[in-house]
Amino acid sequence: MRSGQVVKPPAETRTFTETARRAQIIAAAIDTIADLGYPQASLARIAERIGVSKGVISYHFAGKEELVQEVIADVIAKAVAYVGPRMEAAPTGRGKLRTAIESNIAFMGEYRAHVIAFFEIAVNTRGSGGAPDPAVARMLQGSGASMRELLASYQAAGEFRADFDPQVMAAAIRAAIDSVPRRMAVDPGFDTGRFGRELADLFDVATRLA
Amino acid sequence: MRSGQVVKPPAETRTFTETARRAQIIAAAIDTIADLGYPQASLARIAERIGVSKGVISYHFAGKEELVQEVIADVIAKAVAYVGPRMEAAPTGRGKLRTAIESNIAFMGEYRAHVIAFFEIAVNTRGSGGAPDPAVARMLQGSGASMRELLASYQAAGEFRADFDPQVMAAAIRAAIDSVPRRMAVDPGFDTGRFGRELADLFDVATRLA
Amino acid sequence: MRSGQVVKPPAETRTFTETARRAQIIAAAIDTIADLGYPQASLARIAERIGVSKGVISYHFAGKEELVQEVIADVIAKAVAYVGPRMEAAPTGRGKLRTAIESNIAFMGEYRAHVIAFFEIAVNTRGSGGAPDPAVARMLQGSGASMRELLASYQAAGEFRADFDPQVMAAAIRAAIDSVPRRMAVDPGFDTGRFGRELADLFDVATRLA
Amino acid sequence: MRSGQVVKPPAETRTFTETARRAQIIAAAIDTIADLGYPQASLARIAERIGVSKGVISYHFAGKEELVQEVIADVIAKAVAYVGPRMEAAPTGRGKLRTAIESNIAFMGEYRAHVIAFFEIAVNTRGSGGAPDPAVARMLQGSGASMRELLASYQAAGEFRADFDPQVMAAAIRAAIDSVPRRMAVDPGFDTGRFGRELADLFDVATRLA
DNA sequence: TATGAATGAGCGTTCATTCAT
DNA sequence: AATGAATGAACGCTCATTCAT
Repeated sequence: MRSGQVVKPPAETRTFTETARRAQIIAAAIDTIADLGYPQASLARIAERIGVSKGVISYHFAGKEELVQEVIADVIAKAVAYVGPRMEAAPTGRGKLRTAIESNIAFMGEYRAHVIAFFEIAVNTRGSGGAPDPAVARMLQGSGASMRELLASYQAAGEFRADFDPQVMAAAIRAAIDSVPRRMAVDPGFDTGRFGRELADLFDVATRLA
Repeated sequence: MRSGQVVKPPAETRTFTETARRAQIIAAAIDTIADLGYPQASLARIAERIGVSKGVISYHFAGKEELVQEVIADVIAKAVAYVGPRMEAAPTGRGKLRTAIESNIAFMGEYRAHVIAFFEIAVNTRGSGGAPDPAVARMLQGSGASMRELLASYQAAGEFRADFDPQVMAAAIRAAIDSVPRRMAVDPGFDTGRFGRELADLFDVATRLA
Repeated sequence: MRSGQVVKPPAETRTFTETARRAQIIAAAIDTIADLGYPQASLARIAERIGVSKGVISYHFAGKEELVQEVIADVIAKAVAYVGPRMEAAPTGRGKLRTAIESNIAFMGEYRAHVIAFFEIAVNTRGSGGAPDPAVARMLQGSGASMRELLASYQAAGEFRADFDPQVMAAAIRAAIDSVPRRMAVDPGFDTGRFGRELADLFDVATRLA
Repeated sequence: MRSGQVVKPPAETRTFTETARRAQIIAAAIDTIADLGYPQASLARIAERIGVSKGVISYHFAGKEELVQEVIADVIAKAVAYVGPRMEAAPTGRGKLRTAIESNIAFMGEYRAHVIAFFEIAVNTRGSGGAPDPAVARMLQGSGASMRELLASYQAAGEFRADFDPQVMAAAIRAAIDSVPRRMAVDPGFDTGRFGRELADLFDVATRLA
């Protein structure tokens, strides 16, 4: 039914059942990728986890690529829903920076599988020529950019010391945050709460006025 | 000639031609992995880059795994040769920290393909949910550990401020350094020299005495 | 569907189509092995005989090994179904010996390809210098042992002459029987019926009381 | 030098060195086939056993097939040299039969590797269409035929009982003899001397006058 | 004479995809 | 809406063979 269609069907036309199946498949994909790594996460393996035939996935998604896109979108949506309100609730620049670091890392601790899957995808999917997946790239660049803007605006407002490059500081902060999934994977006892607080302390020192 | 042999032949027995071919294949593997990503870097693709049949690789290497090991060894050897002397030349703790950051990043700028390939391998060769390739893991843990020791020893000596956790600080520094390959891949105009200096400044501020 | 599964699916869950395909593939494997010999019987060649892609075999069987096991099981099942009732119907020791020889050889004449394939597998699937495939070994040892027991028990009962070694006699009988497939392969006009009767006569003379 | 030649060089043109090398390679092929089985006996593995490159084999033999032919010829020559004189020394028909059985089996015990290799080849090499190797076939048929002639002629002379079919009796005897290599392979402690005597006894009973 | 080097075909296997039912 | 079936390309690997040196 789906096959032969050039444009993908608008989301509005989806039945309730279809929506539920898609969500179930996306969840299974996340768990499978997180558990086995992207290269081992074949459609057969994902379907097996739900207990359906792998044709089901082909029926609901145009291809593996669309499924992966939906996984990315799902993880991003959950991250935004988690981090967004916390950021808005923080009043000051220092508070926002601490919140950004701690809530990002807390999210990673709570959504282990989602985050590991996201980075697995980030690292394993390249378009032809080596560029990373566009949605992943947008997300990574976006979170880098908003961190830089946060730093720059409160630096301009005099809440942070003036003599650091917001771009580089943002890069360092994001890199530290994004190293967490790997640490979690390597060390099962990794304490995200403590690491988040220590990291927030560290960058508080690095950015605050003398 | 290589096939069927259980123990790998001592390097001394290698012909001039063989040594050259092995080096050429290793170089081609590095470029292919860096360009297309590890999963797309099949033996066929690597051989194609040199313009030989894929049997040539099987002839000179026991298997894909041996080739990848040689790639890792090559990158590590070049990194040690580059960073080692610079580290030894730095006198003080602050100097060593700055040197570590700047020389690591400078190396990455000069050996783009090597470093991208290394991280591609690091990220793609691992058992289910587990640690990466042993050689890679040793390298990553080693560089993390030596950074921590550098920080801890000069902190104990009173050159750095006492109130940061060397473990977390080391993690942040390594994460910032290790984010460089990805940045280079995304942004062809990325300025490693400037980024290295800025990063060194940043962590100098974060670690120096008040 | 089969791939990735650790345990093999219970036979009850098989579709009609799947059962038919499996049987067809097993039959094609038997014919291919009998015609070309085990080493030349690649999955591609077997698939070609049915006119399907070799992926079909991988779809229905976990691997070449499972297919070969099924071939062995099929041949053994057919042999047991053929020989078993005939043996039970024979009343005396002499009758049983004659029946064993003649029915085994008659089976070989009727199931030429099956038997040739079985011996091809027997001879080709074995570790270095060692025993063949376990299922094959069990079958061969089993038929040797039951022949020896037949001889020994009726020898003890006084139906056979006392002064032969049942072990060696059994070996000679089995060797004579098992030489039939090769003779059939070499000589298309080989008369199994006549050979069976003559052989039964021969060993009747060799075992009967003076 | 050899390449490009259509006809194989006459044996007379061979230098001493070449003859020695050929013999060495043939011996290595025999040992390798006997140890690992025919399918695992690649040219690389055979060459490795002597410690030369596999090109050497290609230089001295037109191809794997010629090497295998020479192996067959070597085994047959040794068998003839071993069995022939013993046969001639036996005076009577009964004596010749016993000698044929015992000397064949004794040969198998003394030339284990040669004989195992021979049967490995016999069983694994089929020309296109499934017929066995011609040289092997000739040998097997030849030994069967001479056994039949032995039986027939002394049967005609009244030394053996008249009422057995020499063809079938010969087949049974040869089958029993030819089962020895497999027994040796399976059972390292197999006693060829005893088996040969028992078998000779058995067929003495089966053939002698009442 | 012998070697090291390279080729190309074939192997069993995995997998995303297609499609009739 | 879902399934079972099948395909075809790609993978890493083995091997007999060829050939310049």
